[in-house]
Amino acid sequence: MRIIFMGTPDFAVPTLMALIKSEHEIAAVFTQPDKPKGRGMKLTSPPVKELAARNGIEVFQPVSLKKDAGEYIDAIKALNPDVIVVAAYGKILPKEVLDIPKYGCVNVHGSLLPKYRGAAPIQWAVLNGDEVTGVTTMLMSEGLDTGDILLKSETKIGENETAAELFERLSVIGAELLIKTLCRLETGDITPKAQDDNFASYAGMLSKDMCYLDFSKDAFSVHKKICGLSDWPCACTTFLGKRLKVYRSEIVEIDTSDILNGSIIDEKRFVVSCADKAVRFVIVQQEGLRKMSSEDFLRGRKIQRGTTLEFN
RNA sequence: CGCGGAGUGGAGCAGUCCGGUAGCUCGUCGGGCUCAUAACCCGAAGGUCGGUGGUUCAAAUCCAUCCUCCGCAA
Repeated sequence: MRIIFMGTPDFAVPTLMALIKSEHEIAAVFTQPDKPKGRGMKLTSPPVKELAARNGIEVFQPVSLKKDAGEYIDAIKALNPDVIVVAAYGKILPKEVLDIPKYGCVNVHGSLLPKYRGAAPIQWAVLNGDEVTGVTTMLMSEGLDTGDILLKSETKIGENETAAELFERLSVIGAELLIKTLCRLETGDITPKAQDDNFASYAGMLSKDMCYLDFSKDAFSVHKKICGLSDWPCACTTFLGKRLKVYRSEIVEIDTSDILNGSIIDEKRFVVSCADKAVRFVIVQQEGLRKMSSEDFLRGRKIQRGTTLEFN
C-alpha cells in the first residue's frame, strides 16, 4: 500500500521502522515542527524526522492541519495515499484529511481502547496499578481516540515496570500490530468494531504538580506513582531541603502502621515508610547530581535512621 | 548569551569562604574471630583533587579559561 506516516516521538519510531522494512511504500512522513528543547533551548528534530531523513523519505512539519492548512491538505491529496498511519502524532486531523485515503486513517494507540483515550495512556495504566494493558489499532474518526477498533494486543505490566520500559515494549508491539492490521485491512479480513463509550476513560496529560510523593498513602500507590511517572516527568520528593527524583522503586513487605509516614527505616537501602508498608527507592537523582542507585546516594552522606522526607 | 548545581583513590561524599602533610563512609585485597553472616576486629593497596594557564615560598583551596555531567525552565 501507499502510505503517509504521521508520528513524532520515540513511540512512533518502531512503527515507522516496521513500515520502512515492509513491502509498503511510504509516500511521505508528517511530524511536529522542530522545537527548542533541553538545556540551552537548542532546536531539536523529532525522532521520527531523524529516521525518515536517514531513509530519504520526504518530511512535512506543518504547525497545524486544521487552520490555514490548505496547502498541506492539497499536498496530502496529491500524495494519493491508500492509508494514513498515525502513531503519537500529537495533532488533530480534520475530517477533510481523514476522508482522503481509501482505507482511512489507522491510529496506533498505547492502551486497550476504549480505556485510556487521550494523551498519556501508558503512564496512566501504570499509575493506576493496572495489571494488563496493550495496544489498539483503530480507524480514526473526528473524536479523540473514539474510532472503530481494528485489532488489539494485550500485555501484562510488570510489578516494578516503569512507564518508560512499558513505552518501549508497547511501541514494538504496536509496530507489529500495525503491520498485521494493514495486511488484514488490505485483504478485507477485518471488521471494525465501534467502541463502547460506557467503558471509555480519558488519560489526560501528566502535570508537574502530581509529581510529589505522598507517604501518607499506601505503599502500592506510592510505588506505582514512581513507576508511572518514570522517567518523565518523574516522581519526586524533598530530601534535606533538595529536590530528589525517584526513578525506580520496589515495595518492601514490612508493617509500618506504627511508624511515622515518610521516615527512613533503613538508611543504607533507602526504605521509606508509607501508610501500610514501605517502599524502597532504587534509583534516585538529586538536583544537580547524576542519577545513581540509592545505595550510592546514601553512602557517605551520614543519614540517620528516622530522618523524614517532606511531603504534604 | 534563559536560571542554577556538580567534577577529590573503584563508588558516594567532606575539605574550598579564612591557601600550609588529602580525610570520611563503603568497596577491593590479605589476615583474625564466629556454627554462621550484608556482622565484628586487625592490616594493606589504590588519588597528576576534570584540563590548561596565572598569582604565591607554597594551590584541591585564590584568579582566568576550556571540557564533561546534571537540575529548573521550555
